[in-house]
Amino acid sequence: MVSLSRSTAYGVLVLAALDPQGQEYRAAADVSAEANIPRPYLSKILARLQEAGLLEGKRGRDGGLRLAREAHRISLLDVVHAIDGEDWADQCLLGLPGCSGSCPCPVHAFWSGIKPRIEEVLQTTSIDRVRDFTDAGWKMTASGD
Amino acid sequence: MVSLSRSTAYGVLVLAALDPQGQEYRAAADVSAEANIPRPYLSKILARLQEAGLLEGKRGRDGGLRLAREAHRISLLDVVHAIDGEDWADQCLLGLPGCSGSCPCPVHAFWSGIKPRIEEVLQTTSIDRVRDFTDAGWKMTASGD
DNA sequence: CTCTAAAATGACCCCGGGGTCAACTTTATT
DNA sequence: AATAAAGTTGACCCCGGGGTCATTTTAGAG
Repeated sequence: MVSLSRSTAYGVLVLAALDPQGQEYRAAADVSAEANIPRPYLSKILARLQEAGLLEGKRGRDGGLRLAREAHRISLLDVVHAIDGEDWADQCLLGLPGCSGSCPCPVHAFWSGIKPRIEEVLQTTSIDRVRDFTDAGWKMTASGD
Repeated sequence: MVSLSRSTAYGVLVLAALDPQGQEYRAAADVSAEANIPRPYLSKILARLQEAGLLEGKRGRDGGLRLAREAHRISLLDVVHAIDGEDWADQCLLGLPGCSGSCPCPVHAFWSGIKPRIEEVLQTTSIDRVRDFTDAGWKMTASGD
């Protein structure tokens, strides 16, 4: 299957559910409910987002989650890097070990052209774009297709 | 990680290792050695390739494997379908359940544009293109990058 | 008919991603 | 200090993809 990990998708939804200004805290339980993410699993994702400096968690009473910077300054690529890792697209499409720039497989050249375009879209699409989207009534459900 | 499955990559290598005319049989053990594919695992891949009508296996003495049709008439997309399945790219890049054409996520439009291009490249790249490539001295190794 | 070289088959193991649980730590309030 | 509300942490389970093994089936040759 050609797609990013589910965790990354969750990460995007989580960030999109927070105050785009990065000011107010919002309860994790709240986010969990809204984005339809299993609550305990959410924490794992939060950990990675915090490691990557995209998110701040405040413990204790009146604590919660908030963006580390404004939503329009966080890109989807930031999230991909934080969760799927920096090497999310190191391999070419066929993923043949031994395939590289110096020794390209038949689809390598094509992939070398496509990959930067995908990366660019992820780079230039920010979290608040997703926010607009979820605000428009979209809901993450199991049977969407 | 954004890539096709390893099995699909193996499938491509296997087909590329056979007689492009689809005439002569070649021993599976032979293919296994050349393509650096664990021999027992090879059989699983063979099964799917045969189901999909891309490959013929002949048992017994002097048996072996051969293409069901000429190499230039087998595309990478055929292999992807045979092994990863028809739905290898049903989901959009983020893979959000609930994201669809009628209710697109923010990267959906972009992905709808890219996906056909990927499919087209896979469709128009045939097995013998890969053959040329492996013949040129490329070898599947664990530490290629 | 039997021996043997080949592919095919089914059961099994391993590991990482996704998901769950129960404890723990922090901190504002009283 | 005690408490309650919050996030955090580590251990655990489940499942599918990748990979291995032993066995079975097939077909040519003597």
